[in-house]
Amino acid sequence: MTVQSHFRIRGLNSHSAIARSLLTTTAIPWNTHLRELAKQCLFSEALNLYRRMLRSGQSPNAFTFPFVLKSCASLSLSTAGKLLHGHVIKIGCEPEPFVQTSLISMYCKCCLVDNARKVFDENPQSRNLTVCYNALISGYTLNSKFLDGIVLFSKMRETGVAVNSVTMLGLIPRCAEPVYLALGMCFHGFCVKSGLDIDFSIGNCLLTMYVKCGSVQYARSLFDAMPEKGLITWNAMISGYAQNGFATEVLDLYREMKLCGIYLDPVTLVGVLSSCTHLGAHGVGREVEQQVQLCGFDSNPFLKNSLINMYARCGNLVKAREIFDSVLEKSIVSWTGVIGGYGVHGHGEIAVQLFEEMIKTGIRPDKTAFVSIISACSHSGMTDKGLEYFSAMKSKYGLQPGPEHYSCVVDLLGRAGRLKEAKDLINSMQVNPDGAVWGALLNACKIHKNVELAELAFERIIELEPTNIGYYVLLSNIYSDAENLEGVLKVRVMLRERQLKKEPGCSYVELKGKVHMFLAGDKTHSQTADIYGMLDELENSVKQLGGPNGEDHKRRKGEEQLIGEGVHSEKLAIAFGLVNTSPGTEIVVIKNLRACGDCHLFIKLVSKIVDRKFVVRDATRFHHFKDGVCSCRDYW
DNA sequence: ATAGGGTTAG
Repeated sequence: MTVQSHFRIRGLNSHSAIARSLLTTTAIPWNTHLRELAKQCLFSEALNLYRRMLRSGQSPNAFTFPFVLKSCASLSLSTAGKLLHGHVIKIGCEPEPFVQTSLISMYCKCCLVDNARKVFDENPQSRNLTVCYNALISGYTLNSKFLDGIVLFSKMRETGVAVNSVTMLGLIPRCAEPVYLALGMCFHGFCVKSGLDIDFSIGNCLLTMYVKCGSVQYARSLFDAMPEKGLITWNAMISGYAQNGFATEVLDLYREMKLCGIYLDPVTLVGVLSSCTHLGAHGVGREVEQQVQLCGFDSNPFLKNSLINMYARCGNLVKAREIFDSVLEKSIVSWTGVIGGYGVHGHGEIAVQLFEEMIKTGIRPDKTAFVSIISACSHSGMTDKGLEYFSAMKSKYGLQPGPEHYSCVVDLLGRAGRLKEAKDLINSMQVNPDGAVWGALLNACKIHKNVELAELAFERIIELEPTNIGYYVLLSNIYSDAENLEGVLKVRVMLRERQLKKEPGCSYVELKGKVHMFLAGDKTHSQTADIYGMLDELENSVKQLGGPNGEDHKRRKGEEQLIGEGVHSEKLAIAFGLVNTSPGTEIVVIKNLRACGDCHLFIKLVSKIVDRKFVVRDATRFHHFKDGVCSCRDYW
């Protein structure tokens, strides 16, 4: 076959630069090797090979450049990229559309969008090519120039250049935050109208966009409507649920996925583990660990960190530590996982020790690491140590504290009774405090029974989070403790005026790998009769005991005065646990809201008369109950 | 032999 006929078959112009450059057919073996390296993502090797090629006197041709430019792009080597652009011009293959597209893409990935634009503008024949538009659009959107990307998209449509699915794939992922949801939905509409929505990747992309915008229900309906679901589709839905806190849905979907016979990959299991962490589903977590080994993903660093985190949050610190120790290259995430685990379960000293060790190994703590260490100090009453870290964070590590740090420090000071300092700290904040910051103060006011400051904190809170029912309940409890009935009524009126309803309390217990959920007053569980029977029995025995200070566990607290409701969900969960476990075991209950005072006392008393350990995780902390004692020292 | 995109932890 002659060179000419070859080009006719490929549909290329035989007078083009390719035709000329292809006459140097000796470049072919080099190019083939380069392609292999680029395919395996061995980019620096590819660039080395290119250097060797030049040194050996072989001049590159048009087919050489896409591979080397891609390597530069992947490594973000802008200087080398510009140099290559020079070579392209010298060889004279700049007019070739695919060389141009590679150039545009390279410049975009090196954050030189203006250079990319210049290549685009200076070559009139390529300006009508979909691929060039696509490269530039995704370049704009990746460089936070979303608006320019949209403008280019409109221009594409005006000038009649064909839009394909890759165009949309450059635009849709950038709509993955709530402010752009409306725009994303327009793109979705466009895809449907132009028939692009049947594209597999577009579906995945839209799905991800919806979950990142928090529209989980919408994402689910899209998921259900997708005729063909691939691994990425399942993963996107699973991690979408996980990121939005829909933990039980994750486990259901994971089961369904396995039933459908879909192969799992590490991404799937990371999502599932994240939900186990949220749910405290220790047993399911262990199952996932077996799955990890079964699939041979043992060495995946993401998964190792997820496992550390899951075990640490579920209270299995031994196992968390074991995996942590087995990680050879411990990242900041691995460290933060164990530190947070020890902290949240009340072993502040160990958390501090580990934190210091981490710094010694040369890892610089980041913002999240400081959140875990400061809150670890707060859980263990190490007030001054916590303050020390807070100040080191700013002065020694130059990290600007965010509201999440301030809420930890306010909690730290507040629990120690240093309410005035806590309040002054909030007033001195550089960033705007969020609800959690004032909430920590409100919580401290409850512990130290300070109604006046509580009212002030509450005023700020409802400006920031007017619909967060938890704070109304907290204030009502403070009034109730102070026997201020007028205050309790005031809160009740506020709730009615704002038409707020209390978020239903719910608790989970995990048993034999299945998660059982109870709502307040729930009678839907298949063992309802046994559960309520057990509860009656417990209440009777507990009544005879009285509290440690002669308290009656049935005193009415503000929460129940505020909203009359059925049996609290954590009581149901505890009773369920007792029905289904044998003596000596540990029952772990997870509650979505804060544990109520009544239940806390009740569980404390129950732990005195039955041979079980109880762990209750509520919205703010862990409570470990055994033999009539709870690990939390400041509550009730 | 050639370019453009979607899922991962604290």
